[in-house]
Amino acid sequence: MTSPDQNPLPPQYEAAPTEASWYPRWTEHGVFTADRDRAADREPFVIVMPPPNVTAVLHVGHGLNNTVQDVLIRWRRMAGDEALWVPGTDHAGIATQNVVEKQLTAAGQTRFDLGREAFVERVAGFVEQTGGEILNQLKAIGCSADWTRTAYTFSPELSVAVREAFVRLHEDGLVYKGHRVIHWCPRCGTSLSDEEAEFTETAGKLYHLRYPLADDPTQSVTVATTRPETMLGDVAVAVHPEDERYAAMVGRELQLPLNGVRIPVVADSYTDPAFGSGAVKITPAHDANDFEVGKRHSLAMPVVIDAEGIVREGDGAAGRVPAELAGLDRFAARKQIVAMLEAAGALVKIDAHPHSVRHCYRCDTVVEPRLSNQWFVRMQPLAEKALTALRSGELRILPDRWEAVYVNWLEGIRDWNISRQIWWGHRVPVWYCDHCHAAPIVSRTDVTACPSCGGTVRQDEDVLDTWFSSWLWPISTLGWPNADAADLAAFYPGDVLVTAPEILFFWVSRMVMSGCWFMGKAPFHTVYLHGTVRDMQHRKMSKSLGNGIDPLDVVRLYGADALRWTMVAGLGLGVDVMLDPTDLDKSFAPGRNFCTKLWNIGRFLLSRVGEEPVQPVSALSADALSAADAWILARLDAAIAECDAALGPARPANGATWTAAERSRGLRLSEYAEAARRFVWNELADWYLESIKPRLAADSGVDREVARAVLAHVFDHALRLLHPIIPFITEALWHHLPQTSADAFLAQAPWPVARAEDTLSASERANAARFDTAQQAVQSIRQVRSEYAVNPGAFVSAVVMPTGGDDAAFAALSGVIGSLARATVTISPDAPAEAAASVVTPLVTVHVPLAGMIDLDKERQRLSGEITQLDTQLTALLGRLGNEKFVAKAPVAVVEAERAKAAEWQGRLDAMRTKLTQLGA
RNA sequence: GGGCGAAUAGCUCAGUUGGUUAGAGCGCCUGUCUUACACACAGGAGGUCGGGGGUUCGAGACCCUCUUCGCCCACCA
Repeated sequence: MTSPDQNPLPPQYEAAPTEASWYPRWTEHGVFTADRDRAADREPFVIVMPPPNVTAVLHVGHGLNNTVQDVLIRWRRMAGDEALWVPGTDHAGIATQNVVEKQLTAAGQTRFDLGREAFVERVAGFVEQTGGEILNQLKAIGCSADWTRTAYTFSPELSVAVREAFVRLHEDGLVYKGHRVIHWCPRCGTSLSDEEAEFTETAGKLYHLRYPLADDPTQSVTVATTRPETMLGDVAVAVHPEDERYAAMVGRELQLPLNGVRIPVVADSYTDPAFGSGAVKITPAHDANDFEVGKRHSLAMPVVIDAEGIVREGDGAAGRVPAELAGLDRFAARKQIVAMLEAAGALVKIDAHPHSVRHCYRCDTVVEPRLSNQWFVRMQPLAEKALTALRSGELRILPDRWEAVYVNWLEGIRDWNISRQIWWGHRVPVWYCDHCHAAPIVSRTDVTACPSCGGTVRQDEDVLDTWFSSWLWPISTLGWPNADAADLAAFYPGDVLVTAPEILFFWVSRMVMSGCWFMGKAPFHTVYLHGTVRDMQHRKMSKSLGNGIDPLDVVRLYGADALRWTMVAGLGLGVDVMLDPTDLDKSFAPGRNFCTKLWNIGRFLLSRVGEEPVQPVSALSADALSAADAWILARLDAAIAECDAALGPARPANGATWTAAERSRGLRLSEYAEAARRFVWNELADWYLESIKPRLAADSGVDREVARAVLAHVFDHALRLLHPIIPFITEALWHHLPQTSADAFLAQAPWPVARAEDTLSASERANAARFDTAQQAVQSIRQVRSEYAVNPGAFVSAVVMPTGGDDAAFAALSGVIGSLARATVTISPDAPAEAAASVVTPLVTVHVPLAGMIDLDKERQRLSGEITQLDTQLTALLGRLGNEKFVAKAPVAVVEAERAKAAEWQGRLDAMRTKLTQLGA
């Protein structure tokens, strides 16, 4: 036996050196590298990492997202799948450009000072230098991605995919260029998609303006607007065709205040007669709805606000902007215009008007709707396929309530504005010839001369929305569009996509569309949407609020495993994770405590097991097992089954589509963690280890060898169960087990398989059950000790009566019960005569005679209290059993269970009443 | 304005087709430094499952309604 001083493991778990030594060993041995040849005869299991922005710094949201993926990928790797986790980064067009532009601003420059080419080079250089650091940070939290396949949305390979997608969609008739009112960010100087222009509730104002009739200034129409500055671009006032109030006005002309432009009153059912005055000013160039109205009535579309958000005369707006307003910022102009309108008597009133205003998702600037020429993808045909994938069961979303949201969005899908007026990104692969008027050339390869006239060409200035490369991620990272891409053949379609609900539309739905459109299959069968990390006030953690947690701080303080455990254990399906950024000690206590506990379990257990070889458990005869041995082996089976049930199924059983029964199962990570934790802590440590200490203390003997074998087996399997969540500490401990070979990795060790219930002998099962009885005996004695404040050091004597009579085999447990409960135990079928405290449980009745120590009154009171309680419950139970309808209608199994329960309660009640009599009540 | 979801212990949450005395973690109370672990061990308190109504032999679970939160979508100027 190894004495504690010879223990090879330090008394405190040191995360930092453990993590620093194991991660490189995994990667050096290619543990995370997927092999497409192996994928031929195993199931591949593929996750593509949501690529973080290339300039991003790891925050706790990334930590959560990637920990979840790592848990799944490590689980499947151990379960025998060919696991592939594709990592990478996103070039993040607007976001990255903004970062570099900020640097330029600090140096008093703009991107225009540099020019396009130099600017793009500068951004590329910036990315080269600082980009991708986040991937190294992911290594620090243990992520087992296949770094040999690291991808980047702006790499040459992925650029090929982007062009292919654009050109093919164009060939399919799904890409077009159109003059539309789009969301425009004046700060970023670019258009935005609907999804990129986010609503913020704003306490706005509704300005009511009076527009007089051109030929009769005594009459007027009042219109309401939230953006009075747009009145300079008004081309009409619309009223509802059936609105009698305005019937006489339709067709007449109004004169715009300030610029005197004459505009017609038109009838259009877009107008809601119940809102405001029932008359709407129409500004086609600066409002998407007005644009539609304008088209219907063939109205002009003057642009009065430019790309920087400055009021000035743009296309078709000559004579519309008074000199004193030209050049003003749109918000300054608003103030000025309101003042001028008031002076002119055209301002009727201003109402408070809370409403939603769109903001740029990158810089939060108020979005300006603006007429411009943009590229769009016609989404309806793509959306159809994405809907079919979900409805056919090819795809599922967990939690399933998000499926309705997904369907709702796809059914109401609108065309996707994919062009951006920035410089950092995939340039639109379209060329124009200035010489002849040939149609624009859409090409997979760069075009240098016009194919029609041979003249010079110029490429479209716009770049593509960054999501236009991300939406190809599951196929482009595997080699699409290369026809002979081996990875694509071996690993597509993938399995699970793990992300937050925020980007269900931005990214997830579009990936499904691109996968279905280009590959004919959805890129994954499961979308797992996890919650958001929030602080104690339920606010989302963010840099600007200053309530974030740096995962690397947590790693430094408590280790990556503690971080991972805390997040996973708190991660109910789709539930937000609450952490307190001001108290990391408390927030990460679950992970830190569990890791420490596990370390100590390992330290103790391994020192007792020693380095001598152990027998495999399968070689032990069932007769050699003690009750505790049989029990812990049974508990291990149960724990494995619970972990499997919480995690799985890994894929649809039929390989193609989810059945209704499977559809919402699995990926309950917190349940998995809890099942594993309970086994290790509450069963292995609290009961098994405690109960076999005496056996291990013996110098030799068969019994000690059996205990060593069981210990080594059970701990080995426990570490396997835990490894996906806490990879470092488990790997480190595993290598101290005598049966572990030096060149193996826990990360690649087979996932445990529970023994089938029917392979166990009846005697082994009875043996295991006996330990349950012993546990209840121990707890009962402890309860009495505590109740009567017995001196902690003192031994009490106890008479244990197992339900079901004296069990000769049970007598062997008296020593175990005694040592766990600090008692001298007698196993007897008969109650002792003398007065004693007693506890009656379903499996056992325990009497603890505490001569002179028992407060008889207190014990009588306690017993009669328990009797009253149980009697009430028994009465209710008997009432139910006496109910004819219950007996007739309830399932037989339920009725029988209730009868058995009633009998048991009756027995316990009798025992307690006998006891009470003995106490002289 | 539509749609969806939630309300269970002080806090964060489980509770799988209705069926034992509703659970876990953290927190709280009482003991204990019992040589693996005080980041621990042992014992304990705490819930009429948001209110009301209904279906059922039986409801935390199903239906209706009210209240309070949260999320998503939307062209109310």
